Amino acid sequence: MEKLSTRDRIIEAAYTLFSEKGYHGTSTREIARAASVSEVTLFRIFGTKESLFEEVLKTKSIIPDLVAMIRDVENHSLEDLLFSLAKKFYYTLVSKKKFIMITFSEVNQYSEKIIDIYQKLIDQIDELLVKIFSKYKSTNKDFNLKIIAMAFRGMIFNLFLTNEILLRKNITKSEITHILSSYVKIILNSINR
Amino acid sequence: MEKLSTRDRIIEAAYTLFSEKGYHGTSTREIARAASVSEVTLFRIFGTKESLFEEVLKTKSIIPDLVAMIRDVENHSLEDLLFSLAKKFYYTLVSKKKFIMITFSEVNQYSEKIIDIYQKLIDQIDELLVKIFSKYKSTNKDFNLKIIAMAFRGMIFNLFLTNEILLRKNITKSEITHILSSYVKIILNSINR
DNA sequence: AACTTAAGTAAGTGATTACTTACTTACATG
DNA sequence: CATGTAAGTAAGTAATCACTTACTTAAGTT
Repeated sequence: MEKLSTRDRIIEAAYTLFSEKGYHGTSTREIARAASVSEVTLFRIFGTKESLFEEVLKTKSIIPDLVAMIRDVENHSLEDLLFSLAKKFYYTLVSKKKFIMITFSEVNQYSEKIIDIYQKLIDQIDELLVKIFSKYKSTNKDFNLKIIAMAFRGMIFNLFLTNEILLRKNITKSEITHILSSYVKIILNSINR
Repeated sequence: MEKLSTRDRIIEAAYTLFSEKGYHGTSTREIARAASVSEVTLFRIFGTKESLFEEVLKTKSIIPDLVAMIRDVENHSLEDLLFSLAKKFYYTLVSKKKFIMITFSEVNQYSEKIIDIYQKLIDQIDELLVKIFSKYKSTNKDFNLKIIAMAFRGMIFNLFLTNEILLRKNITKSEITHILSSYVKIILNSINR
């Protein structure tokens, strides 16, 4: 158990509360109490509630994790590679669940700039998948690999969304593994046939 | 252009504002102004902000639409059937975009009862798909039809989420058609092989 | 003409919000 | 020992919030 700095304790408390009750649903007094600091300290460090919010988003963003995931792809058979990617993607989402909840509840207020960042990240994931697919595919003509990539990404993200966020199901790790490996097989069937 | 009742005008205004700025981010004064009524009228009709919110959810819920979608399935070839289901699902989501945005921004505060309603709806969709699949499938052993149903539902929902909510892309109807028909082919490949 | 209904206006309630000011305490470092 | 730093306390600001009261207006309906 590390001792967190005052600043970090406030960020952690704000992160959790914003993800649970949204930006407008959380008061600064509440954040301060959850962090065991006085509200004055919160304002001394962050100035305004909004800049605290920005610091939370900056500190807790999922984007570096996903960029790392793309970078760290290993060289296996196609099936192993897709399966390990699927797991990494799923568990990255799980570990960043609170961030994703904040993203969803604040999604309408995002600027062009933030939307563009997400756009590029999604494009990168799809491009990586297409690159992997095209290295291994047998003869296929009538299938657009980019659409298969979108489908793969979509299945996994939606599995996360349904189980972890909407229904809050306690699904076992082996069930997840089974579903993800089935998803990989669905994709493989579409690439090689 | 229909003339809406005062009550309906308030519900429409609240629906839009809640979907754009969330429950806590929207004030009753704002709703009244958007509906061109006095705030007093709003409270006379709905009593509290929360019961107005409940009326909005009741009136605008996506659930009856999805139940109708399940009921109205037609008898075509497997490919046609899945394709028309995919389109109906996608465009139902699009027409209920605001409702889905409210759902997402308020998802943490849902009760067991509401979660159960969604759980049952999702189960019904998957069961319908499994029933359709199993009527048409050729010999297959190593594939769990329920997982294929989840995959299909996930691809389509995620397409909607990415294009319509996260990135707000203006994607053409023919592009959607193309992607959805590709998704159907991915699924068909997994059922018959 | 009398009455009902659906709306409005004006004013104000107490609670809560983000944020500030002024002063204090405790501790670590030179 | 003196000083700087990071925190706290107490009190209060102006604005906004959901919601209320009291009274009025306009348009049917009986």
